[in-house]
Amino acid sequence: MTERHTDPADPAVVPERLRTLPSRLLGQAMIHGGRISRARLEEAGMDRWGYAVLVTLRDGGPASQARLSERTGIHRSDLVGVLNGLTDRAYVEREPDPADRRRNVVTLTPAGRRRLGELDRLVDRAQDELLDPLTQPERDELVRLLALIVEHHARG
Amino acid sequence: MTERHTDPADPAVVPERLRTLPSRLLGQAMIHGGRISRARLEEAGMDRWGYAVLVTLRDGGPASQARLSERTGIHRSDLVGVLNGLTDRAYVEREPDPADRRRNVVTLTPAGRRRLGELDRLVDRAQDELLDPLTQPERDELVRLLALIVEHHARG
DNA sequence: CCAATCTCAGTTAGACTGAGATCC
DNA sequence: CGGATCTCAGTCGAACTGAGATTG
Repeated sequence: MTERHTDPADPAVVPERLRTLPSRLLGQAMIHGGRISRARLEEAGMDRWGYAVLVTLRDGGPASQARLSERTGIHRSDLVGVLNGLTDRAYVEREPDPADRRRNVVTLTPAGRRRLGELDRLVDRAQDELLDPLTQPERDELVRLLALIVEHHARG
Repeated sequence: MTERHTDPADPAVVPERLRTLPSRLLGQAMIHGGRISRARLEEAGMDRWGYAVLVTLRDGGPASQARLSERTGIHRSDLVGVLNGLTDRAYVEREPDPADRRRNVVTLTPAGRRRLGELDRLVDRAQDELLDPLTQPERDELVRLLALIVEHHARG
């Protein structure tokens, strides 16, 4: 996970060399993406960590916290608090795994699944807002290129 | 400015919905870009803030700290320490502005300009490494799309 | 005994806030 | 006086570390 609450710079006054540096562009674009996604999810009283956990449970079924941590990128320590929030609102259940009682099995509840459907729409809206100046083919291409970069550096 | 020292997740185990989410891809790509750029600059005992200041001085000439803060995105408070480091190594000079003694005028020294030439090459290498899986046209397109996003959200 | 899991307390590094001192 | 500038001390939220308790 990552996130940072920073004011993005005004590109109009940033020197060309910095403004066109890919690593810096990624950072600036991420600031906007983070701000927009966070704002949309906050409308629903949710944060990006909670959303990531719900998505991961829907996609992969019930899982231990260690596996959820791997799949979401949320640190094992921070996951504890995220799950506390989700269990408080009955979006997930957390129970000891009968097969290995070191583990908890975290399960998506029907209420969590319904909630997730609404969150999906909010997140989609956030992406639309973020990518507003791009055409659909451009959006697809951006995702493709970013995925290439991320996947390339994940190995090694 | 932004930066975050996080371990990127392994995309192989991340659910499709998260893995292809533009806002998340930006974050993951930025983590790699930040890690690589930082590593390259550290070889030269520099950080990204110091580099941003030197570039901005070369591009726009001598400037006050307030203007440097605007152009680099470095917070006015943090700029103090960055300039202390750069003046210690005689890459910049910081003197009271005779025309308005509230201000400091920060100037790039010849030594700073020479140093910056070396740093440019290191930063270029970092970008190459980050964009390694992309062809040159793809790199250009990525920069173009990111710049569109950043510029769009900087207004308003 | 060693390794994995969950949890909690505490640390770290980065961005931000507020206020004081100085000057226009 | 209001407002800008530089500086410092302190705060805040996010990510991480380490260790204890439990179980395999």
